[in-house]
Parts: sequence; C-alpha cells; structure tokens
Amino acid sequence: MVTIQDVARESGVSVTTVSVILNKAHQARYIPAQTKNRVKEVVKKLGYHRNLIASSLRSKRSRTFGVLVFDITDPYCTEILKGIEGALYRYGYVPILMDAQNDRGRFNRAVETLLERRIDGLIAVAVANFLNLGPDSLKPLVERGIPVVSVGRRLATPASSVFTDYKAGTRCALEHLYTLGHREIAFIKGPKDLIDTEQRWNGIEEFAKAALLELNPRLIVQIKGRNSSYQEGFELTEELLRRQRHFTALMAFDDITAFGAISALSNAGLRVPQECSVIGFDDIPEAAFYNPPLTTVSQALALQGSLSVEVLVQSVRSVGQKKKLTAVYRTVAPKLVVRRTTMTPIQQHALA
Amino acid sequence: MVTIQDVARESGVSVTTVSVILNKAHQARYIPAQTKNRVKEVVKKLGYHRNLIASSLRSKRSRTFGVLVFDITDPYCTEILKGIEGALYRYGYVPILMDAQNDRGRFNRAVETLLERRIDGLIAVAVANFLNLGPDSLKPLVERGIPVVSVGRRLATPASSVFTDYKAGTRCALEHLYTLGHREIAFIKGPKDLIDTEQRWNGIEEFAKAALLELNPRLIVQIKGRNSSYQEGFELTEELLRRQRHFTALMAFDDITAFGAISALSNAGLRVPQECSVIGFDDIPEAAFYNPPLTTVSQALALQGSLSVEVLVQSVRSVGQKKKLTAVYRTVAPKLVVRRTTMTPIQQHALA
DNA sequence: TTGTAAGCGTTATCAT
DNA sequence: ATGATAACGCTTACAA
Repeated sequence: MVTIQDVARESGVSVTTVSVILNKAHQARYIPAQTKNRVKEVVKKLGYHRNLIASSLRSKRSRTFGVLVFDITDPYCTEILKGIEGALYRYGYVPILMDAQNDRGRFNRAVETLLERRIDGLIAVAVANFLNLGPDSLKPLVERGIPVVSVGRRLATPASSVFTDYKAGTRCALEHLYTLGHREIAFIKGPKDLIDTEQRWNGIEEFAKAALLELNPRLIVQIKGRNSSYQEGFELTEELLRRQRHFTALMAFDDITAFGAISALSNAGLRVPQECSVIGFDDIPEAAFYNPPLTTVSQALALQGSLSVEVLVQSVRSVGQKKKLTAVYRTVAPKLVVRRTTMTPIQQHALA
Repeated sequence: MVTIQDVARESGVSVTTVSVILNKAHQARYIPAQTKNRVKEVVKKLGYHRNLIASSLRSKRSRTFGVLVFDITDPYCTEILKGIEGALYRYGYVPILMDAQNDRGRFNRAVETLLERRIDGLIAVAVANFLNLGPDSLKPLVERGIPVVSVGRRLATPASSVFTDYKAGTRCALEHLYTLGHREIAFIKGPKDLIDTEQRWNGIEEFAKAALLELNPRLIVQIKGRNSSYQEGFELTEELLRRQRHFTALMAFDDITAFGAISALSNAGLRVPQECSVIGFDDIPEAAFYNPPLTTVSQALALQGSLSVEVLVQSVRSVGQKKKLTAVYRTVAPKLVVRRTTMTPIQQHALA
C-alpha cells in the first residue's frame, strides 16, 4: 500500500510538505502552486489514499461519530438518519452505526465499542424511548469529554438535544380544528411515561385557554400502554363513542393512533371526515397514502438530523479549543399538513 | 486517557503480557489465571479502553466494514441492515454507513472515503439498482484486495452476492394459484432493465411448462418505467381489463404493483379476492396491513443481511491467509405468505 | 517555504 | 511464561 513517504520521494519533497498540501493546512497558502500540482499529480499517479487510521492516532481525532438508534427499521429513525448522513458527508465525518434495539445491555455494549473506536462525538437517535436513560448511562462518554447530542428526544444535561417543538405542534393542530369551526373536540392523550405527552398536552391547554375553548374531560382519553399503537387508537375511540358525548373532531396522539381511531369511527358507521374530522401527529410516510389521506403535523425529521450534526460539530470544536462544554437545546418548528381527514362541521352537517 | 502502558505498570507486568491477555491470543493459554485476573482488575480499576485505532494501525485490520446503501429510508434496505447489524455485532465488526442516494458521484466519493478508512470489506446493499455498476466501479476496492459482497442484487464477479432465489419465488407463487384451481391468470411483468425481471419470469415459465399451464400473451403486461409503482400497477390492470379476456387471478411483479392492481380491480367493481385473486412479491411491511391483507412471497431480507456478513467475514479470513479470493454466490429461499387476497375460483363463483 | 524527527498506542518478532 | 523493542503511517513542533 502506498504511503505518504512514497509520494514525498516520488515528487521530490518532504513528507511534511505533502501532509500540509493534502490537509489544506494553514501553511499551504505559502506553498507555490507548482509544487502543489506536482504533488497532487503524484498522488493520482500512485493511487495514494491517505491512511486515516494513522492520521487519527497521531491527531487524536477520529473524524468519526457514533450514531446510536433504537430501531433501524423504524421510519422515524431512518428519516432522521437521512438528515444525519447528508450533513456528516458535508463535514467530512463518518458514522459508526449501532442499533440498541431498545435493549439496555446492547446500549451499554455499544457505548463500550464506540469508546474503543475513539469517536469524536455521539448522536443518540430517539434512543431514550424505553431505555429511559439516566444521566449515568452517558457518563463514560461525558467523563472523557466526548460530546453527546440527542435527536428526537429531549435528554437531561449534559447532552445537547434537538427536538420538535411539540407544544407549537399541538397548538397549531388544535388551531386548525378550531378555525374550521369545531368546538366539541375529543382527545387521545399519549402514554403517561413518555416525555412528549406532557409537552403536547401543554400546547392544547395553551390554545384552549387563549381561545376560551372548553376541554370536556369526558372527551379525553389516555393511552395506557408504554407506546402508541393502532390497537389502542381503535379501542380508545370506541370508548369515547360509548360515552355518548357528541364530538365533531378528534385529535389523536400520533398518526398510528389516528389510523386506529379512523377504523373505529368507520366501524361505528361514522364517516371521516364527513361526520368526524381526525388529525394526527408525526406525518409518517403512510399518512399520505392512507384512505383518506391523513391531516397531521409534520416533524421535519431530516432537518433535525442535520441540525444535530451541526450541534455536535460545534461541540467537538469547543472541545478542541478546550472550551467548557455546554449543552445546547435546539427546537424545530413542526408544520401543519392539511390533507383529507379534516373539514368544517358545517360541511359535515350538509353532507350528513 | 489511560493506555496499555499504564495498565502494565500498575499490574507489574509488561505491555506484551497485557496485550496477549486482552486479545485472548493463543499464547494466553500459558498465562496463569492469577496474572490474568490481576491485569483484568487493573483494567477495570483504571477504566482502560483499548485504543482500536492504534491497534488497527499496527495490525493492519480495522475491524470495520463499509456498508453502502442506495437509500437509507427504504424499508427494503433497513430490513437488510437490521440483519447486517446483528451479525456484525456477533463478529466484533463495526459498520461505517454510507448512503449513495442512487447517485453515481456519491457512490464514488463513498468508495474513496471507505478506502481512507481502511475498511476490511464492503457490503453493498441493493446498490446496483439504478447505478448499474460496472465491474470497474469496484475496481479500487478489488485492486487492494478488499472483498466485496452485494446483498439483494446479483453482481458481476469479483464481488460475492447474496440474493433471493427469485425463480423459486415466482414458481411457488404460481403453484399456489394453480393449486387453488386458477387456470386463467394474468401477469404484470417487471421493468425490462431490472435484472430480477428475467429471473422472476423464468420461474413462471418453468412452472407453467411443468404443469402444462398455458400462458396467454393477452393476459401479460409489462411495467414500462424503470421501477415498479402503484400507478403502473393501477394502469396496467385497467389495460388488462380493457382487453376483455377473462381471468380469475392476477400475479403482480411486486407488492406495490399489487396494491395498484387491487385498487384498479375495486374501481372496476371487481372484489378481491372474491372475483379476482391477487398475489404480490416482496412482503413489504405494508402488505400485512393492507385491506385486505396481501398474499405475497417473502424475501427473508434480514437473513440475507446476516448471511452477507458471514460471507464477508469468510472472505476477510481468506485474505488474511493469503488465499486466493473467490466470489461466492449464496441464494436465499423465499417463502409464500398466504393472507387474504387469494382464494379458489370455485369459491369465487359461489360468492359472486 | 521546506525539512527533521519525535511521538501517537498498539501488536509482532524475537529473546530470554 | 514474560519482556524489550521495533515498526505501523501519519501530524506537528521546531529548525533551517
């Protein structure tokens, strides 16, 4: 395998010169273009590829980020991953992918592996889901000054976080229903132990208060399991129906729940959106193809992915300059996506 | 950061001994348990983590595989990735993930990056899709003796390949319809320039020949675009319907196409499966949740992922032993998944 | 502007 | 059974 020595010898300069040229270091500005070109030609001629392993050993920077996901087959994850991948590419970093598979043991082993690889930083993708990471899970990283950013979930310090402004999301979802004219609205709240649940509910209460909209407790149900599911959406909607309290719109915790709700409504002979509007949250890919296509709130997941890379790159630079590492929180604005499951109750009446 | 030197000093042995113990090298058998334990305790006490960068530099093995996907958000890819991830974990390798995003330029840059990182091998996940990789795309790898395995697509030598036995798949799909009693069967063939198309068609012809089943050319249509789509499935089925040639079952190129076909049939007032059975291919996650759930052929994608790792690990070992590198082809048996879109034409009659 | 040389932390080789 | 020591290929002071 051809080394930097070979290149230096062949082009009649020292290894230092070659190194400086190839790394575009500051000093490269003073090297005549002629020398640069000669070296670059030799590089091509010999088919030289810089050995990043040797480089990392010496410079103590691996240009590598660990990327820890909770389930690689989850579309939520992959959408974020896409954003991460694109941004890493731009910054010259490379991801080492680890799938925690929602398992604590695997998580810990992954951290060990990443430590051995001397990653410059870690991106945790929606990883707090079930693991419910305490501050000590990341201690081995933090102790060694390796910056961590969590994307998709807010995490306790000292990790930085990038996540959706859930409050704004539910606020504008409810505003959409309200503007259409809905006043009797049912809600399916998220699981109690998911951090999002509270934030999402806050947005609802905030808007309701401002608009003087009354939230009827008899029209509010909550997911009992640890995560959302089609099944729960279905059953909770049946439960709402059983309560015999009239409502013209339903706001589900997320898209999956909304799908279940729509099925339950159809089952009960209520057509969506003619007799009941439904709105979801997340904008998973299936939402656009559902029957009817689901009105929902989009989370800009890819954007969150690339943002997390930017945050991490900044942190790594701070570490390089021996600055104190401070956690940063970046929040991403969600976006209302109006499709076919919402309409005004006036129209509902006309069509009913 | 604590080094092997520190461990050696603290436990009163040489670095060699520590290295031998930690790597479970052959010689470790002769080291007394007492020494081993002492060293291991020191490792824990000091919080030592072996520096794999230094190790790689010296041993000339990075214990790293490049994993090149064509689109990280594609479920087909992620299912394979899951299998890869699990297997890598078992072998102590780590994946560097690169997304070619169906772009030639990105593909080439990814190869450069992976070369700099001195990957021990490359797994290309369904990457041949549009890039239509010639043998020279992989030349930089092959020249340096870095083994390559393609998973999901058959690739030209010198790369190894792991892929579905498409012929067996279509054969058993057709057999299923035949056994149910169907004799008038329509087919939607795949795009001309996809390699799979021919293999899949071979299976159909093979079974038809053996069963003395006549394939009516008027019941055969072909996808015109470069890839399958819901839209084409829909339109081609309308085309079949327009031909006024009676058929009791339809075999689609893949699941997506089947979805389009089902919509077109429903649109034309033909109920599935009562008036026309439909079978797909791939078993994408949506197939199970479709309405009605789709009978299809499953590809065991995760299995293909882990198999590809096994093939690659074997290749790397061969390289290590300076054996000649030969491409291996492993084919994976598909599996018929019977759900609700197929039934016998007798029943069809009874229910019609 | 370019060159010399000392590491980075490991493993492999050779001794003992 | 354990140890000394020389690489591995690069970056980076420092020197010239």
